[in-house]
Amino acid sequence: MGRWEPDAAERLRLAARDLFVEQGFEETTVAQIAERAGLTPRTFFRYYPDKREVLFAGSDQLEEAMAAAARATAPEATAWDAVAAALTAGATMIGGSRAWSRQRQDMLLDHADLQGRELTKLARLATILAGVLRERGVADVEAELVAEAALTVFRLGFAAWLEEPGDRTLAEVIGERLDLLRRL
Amino acid sequence: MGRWEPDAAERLRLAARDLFVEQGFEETTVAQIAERAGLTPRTFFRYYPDKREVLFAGSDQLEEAMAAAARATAPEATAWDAVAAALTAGATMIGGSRAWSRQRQDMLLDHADLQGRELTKLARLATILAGVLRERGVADVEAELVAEAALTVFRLGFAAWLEEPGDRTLAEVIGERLDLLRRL
DNA sequence: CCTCCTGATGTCATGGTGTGACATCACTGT
DNA sequence: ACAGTGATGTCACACCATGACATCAGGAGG
Repeated sequence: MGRWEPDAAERLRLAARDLFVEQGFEETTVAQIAERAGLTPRTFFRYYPDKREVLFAGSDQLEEAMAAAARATAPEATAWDAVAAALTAGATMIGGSRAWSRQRQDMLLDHADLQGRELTKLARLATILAGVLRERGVADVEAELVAEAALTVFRLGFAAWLEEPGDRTLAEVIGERLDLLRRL
Repeated sequence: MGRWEPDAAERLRLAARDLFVEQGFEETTVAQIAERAGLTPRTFFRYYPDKREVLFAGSDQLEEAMAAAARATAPEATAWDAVAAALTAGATMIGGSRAWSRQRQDMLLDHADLQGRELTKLARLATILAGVLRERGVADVEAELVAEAALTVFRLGFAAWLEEPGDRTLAEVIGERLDLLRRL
């Protein structure tokens, strides 16, 4: 079993990412992405439902990791503790490559479509976390509120972390904000 | 001065709304909207930057009303009180036609694009409210958190209100949730 | 009354997105 | 060798969105 050959989805993802960075999102066409990946446009749409989605590959793993972390907390932990664990897991998972995250964020910021898609993904994540909380016996409305509030903290903390010059870790920035919210 | 003639933007908006309800969002083409309004597709795009945007006409007024309400609170009121006032103002403004709101919400729910756009508008609103809070001397991070949390309450309360069979007012449902969050 | 200007709309042309239907080709098991 | 299966290509198409330019109605001012 030799070195790993990137499959089509991965080749497309990398080609797209590179082109987006080189030329911008709007300026890059699906045809270009496909060509760089050695494929046809038609094939691109077999792997990604649309051009934007290629920027959100891997969001499933993030969801699963965060949900798992929440589920893994002690049964007697509070709702806040459970979501805090999820946030930490998520922060660790994406807190690695700040450079790419910044480029990606810039793209999102000037394309309402992309920003909207990101927010939709986060809303989905909030729904999942709320489900985990309900499994643990938290009342419906409270579960929703806590999960959504946590994801808001995640989002704001992430944005702030991207702006920061220092080298604090993403988990730190988010943890700080979560504490602040709970004390408000 | 006779009866008011709806201008082009309004005719397009109504035509679009009707067609969306009749046939669904995807199934409705810009050409159909324009035709029903007695105009050309090209003209549609002179009034709305894209097909989705027609569902968000009037969001500016909502922003202004809510920001004004927050600004109008007593200077010694807390950040929570200020956003609560904004939420009430917003709830009053859109709490009228539940029927149309439900149809609109259904459309949003099965089109990620539309839902994303809605979330983007709300994020924008949160930013505006955070600005108002900062004007009142609230610290940056706290202003962001409170504003975003409030908008989350608004969104969740709105969704819950749409589901409810009873006849509680939107402002009540939202107020209840805001209290709950503050007590968490 | 005519003319000029301006704003709103129409016409035409075009590039890009996304999808259905069908063909092709490589690989796999038997 | 062969049939089946999955991945990819080819072709055709509808729709979205936008630039460039034409047209037309109505008001301002001579």
